Amino acid sequence: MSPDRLKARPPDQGRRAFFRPSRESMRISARTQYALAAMLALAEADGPVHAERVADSQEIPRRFCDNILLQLRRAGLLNSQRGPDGGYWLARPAAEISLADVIRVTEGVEQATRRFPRAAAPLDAIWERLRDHEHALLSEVTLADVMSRSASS
Amino acid sequence: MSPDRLKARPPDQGRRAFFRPSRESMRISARTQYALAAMLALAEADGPVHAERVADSQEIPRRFCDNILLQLRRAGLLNSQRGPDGGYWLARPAAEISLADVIRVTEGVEQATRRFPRAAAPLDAIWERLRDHEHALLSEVTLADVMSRSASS
DNA sequence: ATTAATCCTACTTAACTTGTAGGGTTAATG
DNA sequence: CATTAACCCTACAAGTTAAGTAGGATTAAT
Repeated sequence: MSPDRLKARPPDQGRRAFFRPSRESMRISARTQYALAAMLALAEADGPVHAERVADSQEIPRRFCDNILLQLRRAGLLNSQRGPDGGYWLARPAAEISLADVIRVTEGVEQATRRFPRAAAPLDAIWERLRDHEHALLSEVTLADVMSRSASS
Repeated sequence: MSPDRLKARPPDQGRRAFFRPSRESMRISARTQYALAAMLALAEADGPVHAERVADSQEIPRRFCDNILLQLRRAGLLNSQRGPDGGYWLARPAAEISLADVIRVTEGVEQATRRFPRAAAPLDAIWERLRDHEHALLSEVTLADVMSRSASS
């Protein structure tokens, strides 16, 4: 009797409770989303804004918001003042802060990427192309751009 | 005395032990890298190949490799045969399997993405553009392409 | 029957994410 | 100069995910 070879299963359709988009794409942490929301909130104001107000308006957990704003200040994107009537404001005009500037801060730096050997080595060039494109787009779009239109085109 | 406003710190240069590229980019799990390496290894062969040989040639931990190959078969990308002289082989020609096909399997599906409110809402359009571009590129490059050239251009 | 392969589920360990806790420091106000 | 409201800073904790491991069940060639 001929060997009973196991066939690849067809993709299992049906039996899916609700729509889940497949992903092979970038992951954006909540921290980064919060940071961008906070920066945009500050970009819309013209004076110092309390962390409390940023947290409320953007629906960011209060202490976590503190945490993130602090990180953004240390990174050079915000200035701050303490005491009553204190707050945070952008260190540069909104048109001079790109999304990449913000994301770089909250996503941090990655460990030296591991090198994959053999057959997979040529893939490095693909990853590089993806990274370059992503970086180009995120570097080119500023906070001011996001405020002025839904999406840069 | 005028308030001593806290200045944004300049980016801390120096005191960096070694080069760490900043990242705001796609994360590719080890599992996915292994899966792609395994698929490429199988694309280079013409008959069934043992999991052991795939693991060795691509430097994938043995049991983990089993695990991943199994997942790829279930997803419809591989066929297999058990017993001595068994092994795995591509379910379709290498020219008909895109990188996205493989990545979709190992990266799985994402939970419904959380919606961010207010000022950050317009960012959704940006993420979508990034995803679309990424998906387009990864869908267009096949295993055969990767084998035949360093990078598609 | 033996053996060599795939198949399958469950588990473990470490790292990362997402916050929270507990205060310290600064500055405006009366 | 006491009060108070803000930012500043470190550490910690719970939950989730990633990266494998473990132990065996099943299949097929000999």
